[in-house]
Amino acid sequence: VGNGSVELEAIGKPMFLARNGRLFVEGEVADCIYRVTTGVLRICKLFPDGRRQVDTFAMEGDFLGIEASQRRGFTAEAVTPVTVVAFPRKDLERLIDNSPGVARRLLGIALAQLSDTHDRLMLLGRKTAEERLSSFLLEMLERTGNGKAIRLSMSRADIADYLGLTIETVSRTFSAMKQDGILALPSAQQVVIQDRGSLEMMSGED
Amino acid sequence: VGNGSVELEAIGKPMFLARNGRLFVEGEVADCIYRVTTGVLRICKLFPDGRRQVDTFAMEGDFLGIEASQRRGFTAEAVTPVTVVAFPRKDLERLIDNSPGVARRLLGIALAQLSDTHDRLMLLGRKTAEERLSSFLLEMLERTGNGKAIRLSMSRADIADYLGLTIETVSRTFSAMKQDGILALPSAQQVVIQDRGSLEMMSGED
DNA sequence: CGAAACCTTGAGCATGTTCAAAAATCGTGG
DNA sequence: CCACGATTTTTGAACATGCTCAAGGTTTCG
Repeated sequence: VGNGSVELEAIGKPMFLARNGRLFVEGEVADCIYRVTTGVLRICKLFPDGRRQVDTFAMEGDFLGIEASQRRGFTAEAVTPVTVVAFPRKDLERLIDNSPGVARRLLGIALAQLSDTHDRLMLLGRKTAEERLSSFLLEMLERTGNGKAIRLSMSRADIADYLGLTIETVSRTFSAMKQDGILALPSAQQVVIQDRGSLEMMSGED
Repeated sequence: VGNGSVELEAIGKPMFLARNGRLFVEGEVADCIYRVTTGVLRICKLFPDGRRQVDTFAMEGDFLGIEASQRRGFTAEAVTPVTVVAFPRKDLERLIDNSPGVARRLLGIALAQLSDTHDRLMLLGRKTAEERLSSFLLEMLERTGNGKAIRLSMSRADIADYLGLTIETVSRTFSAMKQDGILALPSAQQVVIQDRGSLEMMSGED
């Protein structure tokens, strides 16, 4: 077909992972890349003193574990029960050299991840707590929402470490938005967006 | 040769840029990628309200302008007078399909940038001002230093926007490090590292 | 039903920001 | 070469945003 889909799928191996299970850990040899079939993972880095940064949440259809070096630069943990397809690096390298479609596709995936990560630099470097949470909710709305409601599969701690905030600030910002009628919180995991316009204004995007 | 070097160089066109000149601007059509021959550029994003995030400094040998989309996601400005080699996207795409070496190399470049950017997420999301400046100085020492001294070609404002701080905090942190005998500042642009060990301790890297 | 984990709220605090001004540096022209 | 203005950097003082510490409430799950 040219885009390498058929060749790629042929080398994939399905895998399961329980909640909080680890797909890979920082420092390990990176022998696979993965695509998420179902569930959500957090990709994160840890400080020796316990500080944590969640780089991204990998969700249905997302690729993860593509690395520059031979070793893992971060850890991947299951936020929910997870199913992934694993593509062994060895097979992949062979495909890259034989099928320009696969190389292009991988490059495209890497560049899309690079673009997303750059947006997050702006968020972490220059946005306020309110802007960060607004951006996060809009991102989740886009990725998983039905337009109005979001089911957050990750904890407040995960969100805090994703946004460079504390659990308390995340919680307080949620409460403030609820107070202002921007959203409703039927439960801690369920968010109903009531005023998307305000959320977009508050997200600080141009 | 297989790594695509010869093919790649053949399509490159040299270009010059004066101090503060713009190589490309956010929103423009992305028709080229570039490699820096001499000088330093800042790759940054701007908010409508003037807030700025410097994503990276591109220096000798670095590639920049590789984008997922057809449009520029950021702006590239010359911090010093700059010489680059421009590789037209059209020619590049052709090379990718014909030479697996070029595809591999581009993928490698993109993945290296992704890895660097992920380290910066940790810096912006979780590090203190002192840790940020220490990390920055160590990075500069590695990229341009002779082991002890660094010549900073960028302003305090550029450094602040790179580290997600204000000019004042950057300046104050420099002063504190000078006070503590970690470094000397013969001029604002010249930094002499006097205690690399402490700097590494303070950078918060594991 | 009870324990554990998670989430929310409150009060005081700290880091880094803002606003302001002084000091140093740089470029330019007399 | 020095004087001048412009720009950049440094320093100071007050302030604010988000953090820490602490307690109470809620959900989850065995």
